[in-house]
Amino acid sequence: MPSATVEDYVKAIYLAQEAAASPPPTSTPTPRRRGRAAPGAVPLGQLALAMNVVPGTATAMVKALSEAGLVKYQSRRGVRLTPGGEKLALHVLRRHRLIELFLVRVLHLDWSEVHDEAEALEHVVSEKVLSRLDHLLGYPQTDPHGDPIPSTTGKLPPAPARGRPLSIVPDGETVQLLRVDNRDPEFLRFARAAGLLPGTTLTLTSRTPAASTLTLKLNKKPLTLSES
Amino acid sequence: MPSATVEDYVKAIYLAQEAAASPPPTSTPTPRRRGRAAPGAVPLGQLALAMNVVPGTATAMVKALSEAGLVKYQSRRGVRLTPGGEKLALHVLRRHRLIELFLVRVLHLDWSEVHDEAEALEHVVSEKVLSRLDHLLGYPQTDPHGDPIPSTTGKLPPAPARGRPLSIVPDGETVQLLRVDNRDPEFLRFARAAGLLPGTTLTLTSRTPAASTLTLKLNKKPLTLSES
DNA sequence: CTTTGTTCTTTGATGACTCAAAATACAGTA
DNA sequence: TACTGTATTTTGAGTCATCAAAGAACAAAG
Repeated sequence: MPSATVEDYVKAIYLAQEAAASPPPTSTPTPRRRGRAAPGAVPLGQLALAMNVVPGTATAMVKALSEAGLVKYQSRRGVRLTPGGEKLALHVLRRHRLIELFLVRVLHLDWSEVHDEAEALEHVVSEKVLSRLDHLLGYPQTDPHGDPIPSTTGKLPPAPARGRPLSIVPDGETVQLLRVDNRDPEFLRFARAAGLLPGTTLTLTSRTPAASTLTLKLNKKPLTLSES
Repeated sequence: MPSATVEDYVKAIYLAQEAAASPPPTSTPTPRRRGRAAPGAVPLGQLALAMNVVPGTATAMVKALSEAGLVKYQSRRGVRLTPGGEKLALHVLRRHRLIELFLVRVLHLDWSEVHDEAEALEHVVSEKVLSRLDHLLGYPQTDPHGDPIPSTTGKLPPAPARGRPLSIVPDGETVQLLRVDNRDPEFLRFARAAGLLPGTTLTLTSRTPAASTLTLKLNKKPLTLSES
C-alpha cells in the first residue's frame, strides 16, 4: 500500500500536469519558464511548493517515487507520472471528490470546509466504503466544486467539453458555471454567498482590463472578479 | 494533536484497564498474575500483545506517553491512564463507535467488517464531521456490538446495569442480549447468521461444564458456545 | 566566454515508530 | 539463601518523511 504521503505527491503531480496541459488564464504574457524543465513535466520547485516542503524534500521523495515506478524523473528536468502513477492519482482523486460530495450532500458540511476534511479521509477509506458512498450518492460525475470524479477504472467522465475559463468568455454572453476552480475557504464562502455555484447561469456584462477584473450579472446582481 | 499511534496505545490501555476491572469470565481459576504489576495497572507485555508490537516497543512508547502526561508508568509495575489519558481514550472510543454505527446503519456495511474500517477512520474524522454523524444517527448510546458510546464530555452513558456475561447466567433463564464482546469477523458472521444480535431475547437451556459450552434457545433453534 | 541568479541536488541531522537480541529484575521454588 | 524462568528494559539499528544549509548546474545577460 502506498503511504498517505506518496498518494499526496502523486496527486499533486497529477494536478500540476493537468493544470499545465490546459494553460491557466494568466494575463501576464506567460511567466517565461526559463527554458528549464521538459515539456509536460512538473518542475520540482513547483511540486515542493504545492506540497509545502523544502525543495530538497521533494527531490528525495521523487527519487523514491521513481524507484517505486510511479513517476519518471530526470534530474533537473522535472517529473512526470507513469501510467501506474496516473492510475494511482486518479484513484486518490476519486476518493477525494466522492468524499467531498458525501460531506456536502449527506453530512451537510459547508462547501468551504470539505476540501480539508476530504484531504485527510481520502487516505483511509477502503474500497468497500468508497463503493457504498458512490452508491449512496447515486454514482455522481462531479464533486461539489464541479470537478469530475474519475471512475473506478480510472477514467474521467466523458467531459462535456469541460467549459472555458470565464476570462476568455466574450462580453455579453450568457453561460452556465461548470466548475469553481479555487480551494480557498475564504473565496468559497464568498462565492456561495454570491450564488456563484456550479450549475448557476450567469451573464458576462463587462470587463476592465486595466484592473483585470470582470463583471457579471446573476440574479440581477453584478459581481466583480479577476481569475477563475 | 496526538498521533494515530498514541491514540491507539491509549485506547488499548483503556480497554485493558476496563477488562481488568470487570474480571473476564475465565473458567480457569484465574491465570495467577504472578505477583507482578500493580493493581489496576496494565502490564506492558499485555499491552505489547494488544498492540502487536514486541515488548521493547511498548516500553519505549509508554515512556513517551508518560512524558506527554497521558499515563503514569512505573518500571516493571505496569501502566495506568492519567485523567488526561482517559479523556483521550474516551474520545477515541467515541469516534470509533460512532463510526462503526454509521458504517452499519448508513452505508450498510456488514457487522463483521466495521471494526477494522473504524480502526482507520477514527484517527482522521474531525470533531465537526463527528458531530454531524452523531446527529445523523440520532445521538445513539451504543454501537452495533452493544458497546456504550462515550459522550462528547467523555462520560459513558448511564449504563443500564450493563448486563452479565452469559457464562454466569443461570440455566433456564430468559435474557436479552446487550453486547457481543468479540471482534473476530469470523465469529460475528456466525453470530449474525444465528440471529445472535444485540437486543435479541434468548433462553439459556443447558450447559456442559465438561466441554465448557452452553446451549441456548432463540427462535426455536438451539445454539452452542463457550465464552462471551 | 564569463558572470550572474535562480533552481535543483546533496549532505548531514532529526523525530516518531519499530524490531532483534542482549541484559536485568524479580517471584517462586528448591 | 541461591537458583530458575519469565516479564521487562536496554541497546543498537533501521525506515520514512522531513529540514537546513552548502554545493552544483545551467539559462540568460554581459
